[in-house]
Amino acid sequence: MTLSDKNFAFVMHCGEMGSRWGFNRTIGQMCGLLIITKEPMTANEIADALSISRGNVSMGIKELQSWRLIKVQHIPGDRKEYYAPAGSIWDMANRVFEERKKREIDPTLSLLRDNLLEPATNDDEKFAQQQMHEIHDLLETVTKWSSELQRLSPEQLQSLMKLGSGIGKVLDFKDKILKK
Amino acid sequence: MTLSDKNFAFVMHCGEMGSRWGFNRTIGQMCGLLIITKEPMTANEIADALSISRGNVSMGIKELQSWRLIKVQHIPGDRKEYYAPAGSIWDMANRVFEERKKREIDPTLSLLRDNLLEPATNDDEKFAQQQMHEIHDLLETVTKWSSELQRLSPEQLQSLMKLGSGIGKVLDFKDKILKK
DNA sequence: CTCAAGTTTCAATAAATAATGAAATTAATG
DNA sequence: CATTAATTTCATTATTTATTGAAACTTGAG
Repeated sequence: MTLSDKNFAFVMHCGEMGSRWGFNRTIGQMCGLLIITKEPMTANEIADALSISRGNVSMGIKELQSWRLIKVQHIPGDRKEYYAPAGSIWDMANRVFEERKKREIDPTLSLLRDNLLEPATNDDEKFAQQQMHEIHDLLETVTKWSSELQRLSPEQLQSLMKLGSGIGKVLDFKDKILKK
Repeated sequence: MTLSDKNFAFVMHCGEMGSRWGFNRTIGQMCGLLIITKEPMTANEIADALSISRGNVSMGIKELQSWRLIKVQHIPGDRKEYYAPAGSIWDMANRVFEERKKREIDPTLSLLRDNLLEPATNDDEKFAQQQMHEIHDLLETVTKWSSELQRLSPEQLQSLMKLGSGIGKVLDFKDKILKK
């Protein structure tokens, strides 16, 4: 199976973006490829489509699975494993977001908490702790919010997403109500 | 000037996280160092504190400036350039967020728009376009939201941040009002 | 204009990361 | 249980990315 020019361009772009999104070029390509391909693909098909080694595909699959972005499927009477995206685009975006939070925010939060437990022993440390405190609070707010978004029902999310510029108005509205 | 153990640990951690946050180890360290240091620092002081070459610092500064994370200051009668964070923690987080959006989302959005303008010429392309359409819509929503957040007043932001788990309730409330 | 302090650049080098492919492993089939 | 299709592993190699430091450049002061 060969990709059309347009689809190939998309897959290559996913590769370029791959490293920015948290994985590497090849894995970005694999992810893009599986997303735009209707039928599940075997590891060999992936290797062919992207002109990369079979071993590389195997490693990429492992990585994509650790991000919970792809799933394995079997076809009766066929020994091969078939790979497909593990959910909707929205699901996948959520996974990436979650995973990145885990890798980019959580470790820092943990370090900051430890650091802030011990009292500062001089002025330099005192100032540093003030700054760390701000970072800590910010990251904690982000964390709280992201878990909050996970908790919303799909309808609520829909509603929130469509809100757009309305968010300001809703906030003002809420404030008014609360003041009474 | 030497860093205390705790401050050193923080700076090193910023280094480890650096690559995840979009820049490299050294630049992460520089950023962390400038954040926890009360006084602006010269390039040489930075090089000393981190045990890296003067040239490396120069390149790091350029990069941090391109992210609009640091600013230059001058001390009268002193020829050297002094560097300091370009704003509050919140400002810096915003800059990183904005810059990452520019690097991670905007290029993809642009590619998808181009691709979706041309009609699909076969079934594979048709399916691919459906998927790309979903990605496009998702990214556009994210974009709209982030620019929306930028537009909110600091008080509204404060209010929104504190809302946390209340967001669901406010949404339900808003829906009820609108239905009437 | 000249000097010197300070900064930037960039070719060379070092370090980190990714990809290959052959060998080892696993697992379905008869 | 032997065969073989399929997958995984991992030492080696290739590629990419980061760092150094000397030379070039810039700029303020005399």
